Amino acid sequence: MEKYLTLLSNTTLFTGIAKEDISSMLTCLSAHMATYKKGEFILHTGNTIHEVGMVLSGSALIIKEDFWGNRSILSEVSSGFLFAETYACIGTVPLEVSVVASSDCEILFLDFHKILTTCSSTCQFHTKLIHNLLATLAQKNLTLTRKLEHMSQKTTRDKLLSYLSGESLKAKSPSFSIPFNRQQLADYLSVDRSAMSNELGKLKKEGILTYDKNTFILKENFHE
Amino acid sequence: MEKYLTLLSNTTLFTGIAKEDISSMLTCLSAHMATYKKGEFILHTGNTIHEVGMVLSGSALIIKEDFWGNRSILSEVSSGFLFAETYACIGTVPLEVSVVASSDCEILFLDFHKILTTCSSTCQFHTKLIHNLLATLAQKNLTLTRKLEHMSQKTTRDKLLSYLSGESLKAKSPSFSIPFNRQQLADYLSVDRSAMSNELGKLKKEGILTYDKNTFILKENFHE
DNA sequence: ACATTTCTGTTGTTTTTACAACACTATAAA
DNA sequence: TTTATAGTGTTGTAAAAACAACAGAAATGT
Repeated sequence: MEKYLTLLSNTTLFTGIAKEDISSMLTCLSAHMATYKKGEFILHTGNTIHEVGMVLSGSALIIKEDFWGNRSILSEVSSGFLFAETYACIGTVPLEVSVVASSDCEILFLDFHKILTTCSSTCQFHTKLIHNLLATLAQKNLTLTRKLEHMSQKTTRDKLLSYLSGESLKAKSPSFSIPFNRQQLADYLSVDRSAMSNELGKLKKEGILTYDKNTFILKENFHE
Repeated sequence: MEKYLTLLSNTTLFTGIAKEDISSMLTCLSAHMATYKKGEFILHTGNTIHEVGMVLSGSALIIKEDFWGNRSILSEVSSGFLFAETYACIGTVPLEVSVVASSDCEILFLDFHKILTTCSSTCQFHTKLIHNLLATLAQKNLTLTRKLEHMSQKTTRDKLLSYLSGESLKAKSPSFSIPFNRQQLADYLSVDRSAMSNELGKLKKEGILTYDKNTFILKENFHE
């Protein structure tokens, strides 16, 4: 496990904790590692879990099967990132997804209860760990809320305006750059790329905004 | 504050903690109360906060203004429920929403750092409190993820199937009841009610499912 | 029992979207 | 420079959704 200390110290979960401290914490958390071959199941839908998983090497897919057995990939987890932390924190809800190795990989499991129960009263690193876990959940929460807000809009136009308005407020400026190209933005908003491009063209023509590549400028004087 | 101990003991945050223990914890958390008149701002967009808010009496609205100043109500918080916990947990991201009293109300503020830092090493209730906070965030996370999954579908039909499939898996049965009437379901999925009703009719005609009021039965033998 | 209101399904029309096909960059690679 | 290649905008068409308006069923209150 030693060889992963550098990786661990760069993860969101262990951020702010020195390598030597991480090392001793791992025993205290009864952390254990497991290896999986490509295609192997790491966690199964329906299971109730009490451990948080972290990818150390390789990567894993979060997949879901609906009532009729249609499989879909929800996301990919790469090294340093957590998975199943939501279910581990709740503790009573069975997994609604499965986790599968998308390449040979090594996974670190951390007991959720041991994360919560500080080992010694003065263990400041433990408090930091809990803080990091809370921050991770909260951050994910915020990301989901933002996306949901855009997706709740009915038309492509309104989804675009909701997203761009949010980016503008985040940047505290009517001018800002976005981290997506057109296809990625369309995927993010779950709309058709060409229809979205078309809508962007209309918005520009109507003077509501201008853009060049990934830089957008919203116009203040627009009234509905 | 004493008169709210019963209310507090029934909240998600303090669940599993006895009233007498809550009472002593409140001081330890330097909890403080504030009252607001209807329409008064409790939290302002742009502020960075380090306290979690809980409505004790009355209710509050979470509102948001977009780039052009269009206001929208995101949700209503009633007594016993938390607000702004996401921002308090992250600690560095300025509020993207405002919180306004929708009636005269009393609000309890709890310092996030004091929640994290256990007062005495053996304070088991404190651990429980942290656990409850984590569970609250995780639960919200799960709710958001589920909704986002349905909303990511492009057509009303697929949104419906995604939602109903999810409910069926949750109930572990092809037959289940939903907690929404038609209008509420349409609002939840951000689609038009009549169009949704129409789509439900088609799905029934095609033998993919049947329903009666709020009870649905999905048919196993359906292939795409 | 009756009246009233809420809920639900149905239909036709208009608007919006997805889809497909293509042209025009810009950029990188050969 | 030429040749790919990925990214973007444009257009027409078919499909789907929103909208509006209404009718019947169910629930509620009097």
